Amino acid sequence: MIDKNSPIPIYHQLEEYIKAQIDNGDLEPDEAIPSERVYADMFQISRMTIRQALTNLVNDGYLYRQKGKGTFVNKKKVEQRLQGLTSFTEDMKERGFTPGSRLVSFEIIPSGREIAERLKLSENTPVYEIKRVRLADNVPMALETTYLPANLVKGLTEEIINQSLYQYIEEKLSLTIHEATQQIEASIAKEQELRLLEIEKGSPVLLILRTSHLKDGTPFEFVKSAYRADRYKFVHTMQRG
Amino acid sequence: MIDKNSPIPIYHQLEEYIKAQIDNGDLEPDEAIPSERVYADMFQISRMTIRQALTNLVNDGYLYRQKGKGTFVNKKKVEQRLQGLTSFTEDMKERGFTPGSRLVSFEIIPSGREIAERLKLSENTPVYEIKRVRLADNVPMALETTYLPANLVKGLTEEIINQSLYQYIEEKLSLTIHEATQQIEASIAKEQELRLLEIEKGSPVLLILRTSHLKDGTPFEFVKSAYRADRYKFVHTMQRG
DNA sequence: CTGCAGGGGTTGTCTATACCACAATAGACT
DNA sequence: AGTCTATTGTGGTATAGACAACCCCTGCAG
Repeated sequence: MIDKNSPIPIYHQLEEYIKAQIDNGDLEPDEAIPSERVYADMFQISRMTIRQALTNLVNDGYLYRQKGKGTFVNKKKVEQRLQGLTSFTEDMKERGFTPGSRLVSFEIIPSGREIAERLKLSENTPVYEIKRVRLADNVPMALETTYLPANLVKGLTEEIINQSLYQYIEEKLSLTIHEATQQIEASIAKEQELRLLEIEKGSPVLLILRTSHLKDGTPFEFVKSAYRADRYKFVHTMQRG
Repeated sequence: MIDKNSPIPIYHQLEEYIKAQIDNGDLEPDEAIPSERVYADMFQISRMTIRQALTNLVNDGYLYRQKGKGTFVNKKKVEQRLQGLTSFTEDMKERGFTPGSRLVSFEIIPSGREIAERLKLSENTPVYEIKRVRLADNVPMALETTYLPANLVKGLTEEIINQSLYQYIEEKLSLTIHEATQQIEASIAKEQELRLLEIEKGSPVLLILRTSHLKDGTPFEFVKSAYRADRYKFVHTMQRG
């Protein structure tokens, strides 16, 4: 387990050992790991060396300490990673749901005032409008409407949408999202949302309006989503420095 | 310079000392700082203690090490504000409103299950509960409830709250927010919210639950805010890679 | 002149120990 | 039943010393 004669530092071996235990479930989130003195006894290693390993794991977010109580396993990094620039599909997978999708409408329309403004186009420029009901474990989760400038995203078909729109955009068109601005608001579900999300009149929805930009600042996507408030919470982590 | 009898840990004193030297230009980027043994001699402190201070500064990005050569000052890290993580007061000023506040209640209560979990405390640990109606141009904008561990944030008074809670926390207690997790959901206003926010029954509210952490990961603040959906939208920008 | 061995300086790893501050518990005392 | 106290266990801070790995420069040998 721990090889004192290895050229690999002991503290590093211990880190890998503990990380492996976390990954394969021997240690579960919020479970206390053995105390520093126990580890020291167990492997016949100085406590300071144990602390060096644990301190690194704490800094990496795998563990957290509580004075007088012990050292505990943190939630998986995926769960606490900042989230927002992912697609609905990725988002749902991370939350443990099986994502699904039902196409409501797909057409090219002239951009109205709001869409033109969001995508920095002149009015009446052709844009794709893709309206989909997003499912999680086959239950409606959100009504999502995507707007894409037709001159930027060419040759879109229903097949592509049903497969992976993002994959098409990133791989085939080699457009990469660099930055996105989101606006989040609370509202009461409108008539169409009530019907498609299968919720009752007066139910609250979480509206997320996202504008995605390329590296040069060009907006290339505007997405308007109405999430069922009873099933969806937006989670976000921010850091300073 | 370094006070061995101070209750403040020596390594922390040394961190502050070095940070100050970097900030005021006594130490310049890519300049080597004194070696660990020199510091140890200079302050009559064990080398391991010096290392603890330097390791923290390396993790924080102030310094970098090169084996066999020395420890060097890093380039200034851009002081960037937490996006979407400003205080209500700053937020409202940016939006062009005059912020205000009305204290609803202020007491020390034993932490319930949810609060204990959010602040990683054991249940029934004393916490401050501060409930305020937040005003923008003298109109209710949000009902905000703040929970702070009483053992961490000591000596809180109504005066402090009415002036600047954050200033008190950052300057007087020298606690700095390093990271925060927000959870955003939509809901229908509850009875108390209806009354205090002066909105009608069935009105939607945007709930923002924020947990703020110190650099070591200790949660030190949990804030539950209910914003009037007709007046407030949460805006946020994200970047990739 | 070039090349290489060595010495002295630096960070990296590790030990063994000590005491402190905090948390939880068990037990004795109201 | 409630309350205080002592004990035990935990992580937090700090010490003094040792050797390893690495970098750089200097002086010596070729």
